Amino acid sequence: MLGLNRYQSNQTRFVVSAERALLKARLCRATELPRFPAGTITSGNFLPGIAPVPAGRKPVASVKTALNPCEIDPLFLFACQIEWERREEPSAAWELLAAAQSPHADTRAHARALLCRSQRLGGLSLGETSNPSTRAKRPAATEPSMRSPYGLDIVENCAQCTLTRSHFFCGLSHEGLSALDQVSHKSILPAGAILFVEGQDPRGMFIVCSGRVNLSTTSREGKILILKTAEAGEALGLSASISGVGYEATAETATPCQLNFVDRKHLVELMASQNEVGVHAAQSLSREFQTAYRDIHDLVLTRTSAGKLAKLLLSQPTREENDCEIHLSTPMTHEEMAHRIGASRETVTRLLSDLKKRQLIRLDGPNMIIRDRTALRALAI
Amino acid sequence: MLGLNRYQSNQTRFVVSAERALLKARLCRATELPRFPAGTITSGNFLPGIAPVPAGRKPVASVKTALNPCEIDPLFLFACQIEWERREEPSAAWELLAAAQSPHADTRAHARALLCRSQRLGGLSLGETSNPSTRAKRPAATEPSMRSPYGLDIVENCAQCTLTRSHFFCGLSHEGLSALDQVSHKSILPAGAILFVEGQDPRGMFIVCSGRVNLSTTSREGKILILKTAEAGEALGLSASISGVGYEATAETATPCQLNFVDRKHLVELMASQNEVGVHAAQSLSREFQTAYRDIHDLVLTRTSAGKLAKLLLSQPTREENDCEIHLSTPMTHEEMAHRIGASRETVTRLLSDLKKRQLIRLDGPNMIIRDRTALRALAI
DNA sequence: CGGCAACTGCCGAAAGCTCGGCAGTAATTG
DNA sequence: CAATTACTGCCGAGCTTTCGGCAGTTGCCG
Repeated sequence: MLGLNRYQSNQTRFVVSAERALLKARLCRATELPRFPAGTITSGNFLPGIAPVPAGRKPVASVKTALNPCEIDPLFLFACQIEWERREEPSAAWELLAAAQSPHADTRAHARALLCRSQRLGGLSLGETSNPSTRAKRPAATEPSMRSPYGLDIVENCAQCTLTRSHFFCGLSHEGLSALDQVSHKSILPAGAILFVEGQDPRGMFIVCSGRVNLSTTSREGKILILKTAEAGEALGLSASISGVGYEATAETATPCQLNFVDRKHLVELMASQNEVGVHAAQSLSREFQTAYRDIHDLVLTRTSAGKLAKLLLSQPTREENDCEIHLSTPMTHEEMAHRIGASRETVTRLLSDLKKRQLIRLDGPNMIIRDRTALRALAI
Repeated sequence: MLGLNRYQSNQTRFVVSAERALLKARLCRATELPRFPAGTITSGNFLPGIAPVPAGRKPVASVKTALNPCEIDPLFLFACQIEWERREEPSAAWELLAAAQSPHADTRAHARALLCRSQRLGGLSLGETSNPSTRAKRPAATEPSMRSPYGLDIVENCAQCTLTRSHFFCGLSHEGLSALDQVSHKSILPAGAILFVEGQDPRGMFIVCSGRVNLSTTSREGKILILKTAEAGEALGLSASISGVGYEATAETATPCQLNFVDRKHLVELMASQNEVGVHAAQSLSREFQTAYRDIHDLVLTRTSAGKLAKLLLSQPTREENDCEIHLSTPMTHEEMAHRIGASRETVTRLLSDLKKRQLIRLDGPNMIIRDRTALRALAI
């Protein structure tokens, strides 16, 4: 954590050091990076060369293990961004993208912060890069049913999809579904794939057919805030695709996911031709908007982090309830919780141990169990 | 500030005291409150009995000046809410609504917090209550042109409206405009009118034709956060009207405003029949959604309040720029700034005096002038 | 089975913010 | 002109959170 987290207003110093770092990095990187054509579009299959890795495994030889096991010098990343901005050097951008999925938290954060600031991301497609993320190491990151590539039921035709409910974005009539089917591309992605990055020019929207996708945003200092976790039936990047002003957040799959990609152009046409698509888009956006406002309310107006943490725990999906105890279905690390409530890991750890001491929660291995829901709710003010 | 701000989990104590407070309040209130029929709909004219007061004046004899000049016992308000919840006593609700516009900050905050928690607000219409708010005292709270009731150009027909731009919600085709015109009600409101309260069942949406409307939300402790200021052409309560789950914020006019009310039922019909209405609604929602996400980003991820304040100052509408100095067009009190960035007035005061000391800003009477924009931007990280 | 990486738990120091109050000032009102 | 009301400025105490680091534990992988 040397630098980049602390610079206030003297960026000039950094540009100079960045050139040095770039030189250094070029020297120590013997292998040439593989280059990918910019502008490829997400579809079902993956790029050759980077095979999708099942969740829970590490790739045998990742691109960047040639350098260091995990951490990447933030100066090098900064240099990459400059290189990319100035000379449109694709390898620099790919370096950033790879670092954005690094297992090392600081490296990930720095890379994402730099990516957000980058203006040139328009044509790059990010869907296929597939390093397993940190979360993939957790055992519970797979979906219950286990049949096809990642244990997902494959849906080939929206019109025969059994996953839709009426409140889904794709809860359309039969004609609407077949029209949607014609312009959409299904794809299955492993956990840890980045669908789009904050600030990137919108290419289109994704409908989550199954799995979970985290939406996050990053400050320039590298602090991450996980805004929400999209579940099946939700539309990702819908607002950006409609308004066309850059994705509002970074989307990364948290589990293996089946997604349905709709190009922006086709979405606009669809909305113009099929009336119900526009209505459904407005309804989806309304719901997202309301949850966003509730999030603002909770995140900003709750005075202490204890309240935010209690709110987070109470809003978490629960699995079963026997004898008044509530089991949370998805275990989170302390760091992830911290990212969700906008606090530091330290604070979360302390608060959780405090809660444990006060018998409000209990740990059963990696799973958390709420013992006293009312007390927790009282804490959440 | 006795109680209600401090209670953690022992609400029972409060219910008891509230009964006492209610009794006390009933005794000291000699006059009977005027009763209004529930369910009246906002339109151009005001209710008889409560004449709209021009901005900058105080009403001669307000309803609650019989009690105290400004502050109302929070216990009394709490009792009012209970009364309203349990017995649907309309006077109790009106008491809360009046207190929500009280000049006293704590009283206002408490009343609004209670209103948010109230479940029964479905049928009440709030548009016509018209105490001048705190802000109305400021001299600059009027719009430039000065012709009709509050110096606003009156628009009688949407189809001939000269205010629309293409990116407005009402930037529709001629047919769309005339369809909109048939189902909408124009109204002119003074500054300080409450259009709707957070959590209230949505009655419909408002289109801002001219003027400015503040959207705010309140925590249970009474802390206020001003989420945004809607300008001409924006739609208020659109998402709530579409999804039907309760207004996401409280809307209060900051200046005299001309508004266009569209009932929820009509809005839904309009969206179903006129394709472009759905598209425009989706576009409006997209924009609002994006700004909401940017707000989350700024409010949560900016580490210090200084950064948030700098961001706020930079995002403020500016009036003129001569010799590198930027004049802010609308003066804000420190408290209002604090409400916008989710901090306390104390912090804002200290930060502003610090900025003044460092020559980044300058005060010219009530107006603020930015002297060093780049330094401010550096501060905003 | 050993190594490694990630996660958890903890500590002191320091920063930043809020609380509560008080006084001065400007503007409006009667 | 006097009173009132809101706004501003300031102080110290106290609380919460973060920073930076270190050690122990767990689980995965070679």
